[in-house]
Amino acid sequence: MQILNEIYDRLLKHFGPQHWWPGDGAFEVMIGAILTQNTNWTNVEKAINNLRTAKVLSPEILNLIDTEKLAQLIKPAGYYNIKAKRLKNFIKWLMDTYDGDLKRMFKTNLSTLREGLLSISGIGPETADSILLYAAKKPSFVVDAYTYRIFSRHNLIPDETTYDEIKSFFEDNLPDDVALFNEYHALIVRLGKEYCKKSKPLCEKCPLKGVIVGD
DNA sequence: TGCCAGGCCGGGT
DNA sequence: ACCCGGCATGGC
Repeated sequence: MQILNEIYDRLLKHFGPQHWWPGDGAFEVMIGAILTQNTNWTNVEKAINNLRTAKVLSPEILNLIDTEKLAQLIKPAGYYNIKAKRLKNFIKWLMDTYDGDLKRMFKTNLSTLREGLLSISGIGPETADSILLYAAKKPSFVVDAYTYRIFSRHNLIPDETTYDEIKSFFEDNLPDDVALFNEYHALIVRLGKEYCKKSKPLCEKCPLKGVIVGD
């Protein structure tokens, strides 16, 4: 679909590459994906720094650390009690299923791995897709609140569109390209943060102005 | 100051 | 099958 390409080109030109999760290891990316649920990324960075300083950023150690201590370390990320449980659930699954071996985990085919992730309590569609795309480098498009808000606000999708429908909208109309999916989602988040906030029903100087017909 | 942030679960209807 | 309250810190 041409409109998706045009939106991407416009956003990339306007914001430049977003460099999401480039240097962090895959394991840290997955931890970050869980910690960032409904939470500002700067808060997540503080939590990850705590984990790094405490030298607990490995599947083996996190599997053994008690949930209470983990909760204290990730406190800046908010929802720390529930997120500590979610991290433990994920780590236990990783140990039980792949013996904590990321290489083995990432060798699993996309749909099987997605089902596995979704079976974990605390990992929903966005977190699963973030892990698949940004850690496992698989072509799974990530949808989030910004994606929905921006595209529905511009009348590109109906209000009642579900997560999986929006995901398919992108995947069915874009080439199966990990780097493209990576950058596209990051650009949508950037656009949402700066121009499509909840409290502002109209995005006055939206960079997409003129791209969408009748908008 | 109140609102918002890169969601998800579980219980109630 | 939806709907909604709860979860919580930090920045503007």
